[in-house]
Amino acid sequence: MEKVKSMEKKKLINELTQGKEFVNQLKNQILGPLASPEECDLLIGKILSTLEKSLSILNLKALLLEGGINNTNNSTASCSLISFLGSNNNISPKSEVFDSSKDQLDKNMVSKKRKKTQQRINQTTISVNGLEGPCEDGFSWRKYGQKDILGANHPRAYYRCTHRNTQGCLATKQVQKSDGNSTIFEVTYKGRHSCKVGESEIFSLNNQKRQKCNKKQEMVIFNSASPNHNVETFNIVTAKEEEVFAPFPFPPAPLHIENVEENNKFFPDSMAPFPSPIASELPLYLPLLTSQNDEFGMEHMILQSSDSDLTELISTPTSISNSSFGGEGVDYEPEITFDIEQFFI
DNA sequence: AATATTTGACCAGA
DNA sequence: TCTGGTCAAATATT
Repeated sequence: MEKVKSMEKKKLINELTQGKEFVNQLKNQILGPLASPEECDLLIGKILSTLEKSLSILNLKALLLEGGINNTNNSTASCSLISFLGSNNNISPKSEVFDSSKDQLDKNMVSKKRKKTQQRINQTTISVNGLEGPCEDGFSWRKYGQKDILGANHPRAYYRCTHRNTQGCLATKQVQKSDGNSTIFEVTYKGRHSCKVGESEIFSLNNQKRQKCNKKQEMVIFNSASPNHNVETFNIVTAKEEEVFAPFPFPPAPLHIENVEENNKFFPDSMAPFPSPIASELPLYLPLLTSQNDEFGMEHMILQSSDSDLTELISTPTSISNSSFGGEGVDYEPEITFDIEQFFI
C-alpha cells in the first residue's frame, strides 16, 4: 500500500511538473514574436491532459481509500466509478437522518406544502452523460411533476418511487439536463427507499432488458453538479466483472461489493452487498463502466449503456426495484469528505 | 381497466 | 412576490 502511495505521488508530481512546463512553453509562445496558433493549441491540449491525469490519480486515490477497488490490473475486468455529490446547501446529510415517523405524519396531512424536513435528506447528485437520458437506476419511478427552473435551460422533472402508495416508500429523485451539456443529466436523489420487491421480478426484468442491449454507448460519469448544488463530497462505487448480480437493464456489469454493514444492505442476502453506505442510498447504476489504460497506465472509467435503455429511462420507468433498507432509517454517513492531504502522508 | 404521464394550480419559504 | 416542490385532474399508454 505504501508502495502504491509512493508511485501515485510520483505520477502526480510528474504530471503537475509537466503541466507547469507546458504552461511556460505556452507563455513563451504567446509572448513570443513567432506565436503559432497550432503550437498554442497543442500546448493547451497537453496542459489539459496533464491536469486530467492528475485528477485521475487523485480519484484513483480516493477509490483506494474507499477500499472498493480490488483489481485494476485485470484487463478484462470492468471497473465502475461513480462520483456522488453531496448537494445540500451546507447542510450535512448526516445531520439529517431520515425520520420515517415524521413522514408518516406528513402522509396523513392533506397538504401540498413543501416539507422542509423531507428535503435534503440523503440527497445525492450524480451527473450522467447520455444522449437521451440518464441511466436506468434499478428502481421504478413515477413522474409527478415538471418545472421550469429559473436560470436553467432545461426543465426539472420530479419522480417519486412507484411504491410510494403501496409501501410508503418516500424516495424521490429529480432529473434535469445540464445547462452546459444537454447530454448530461443531473440526477438528484432524495429520501430513502423503503420499498421491497421480489428478487425474481428483478431478475426477470433484468434479463429482458439485457437482451435488448446490442449496441453500446459510451457514457462518462462526471464529477459535476448542478449550479444549485455545492460540490462538497463524493463517494465511489466500484464494480468488477465477476459473478455478481447487477439489477439494472444494462449489459452485465456485475458488482463486486465489500465491507457492507449488516444493517445497511441494499441487496438481499443472496445478492451482492455494497462497499459503502452511500451505495445503498443510490440506486444501482453502474451500467457498464469499463476501465481502459492509456499509455501512461492511467485508468479511464467509461460507463457503457445501450441506446434503447437510455431512451427508456425517463419516459418509461420500469417496475423493478429491490431495495431492502429495512425502512428503519439507519443512520449513516452518505458521504466521504475528500481530504487530499491525507493521500500523501 | 389499470397504470403512467402531463400540466396547471396550489402552497410555503425566501 | 417569486420560486421550487407537490398535488391532482385530465390525458395518454399499456
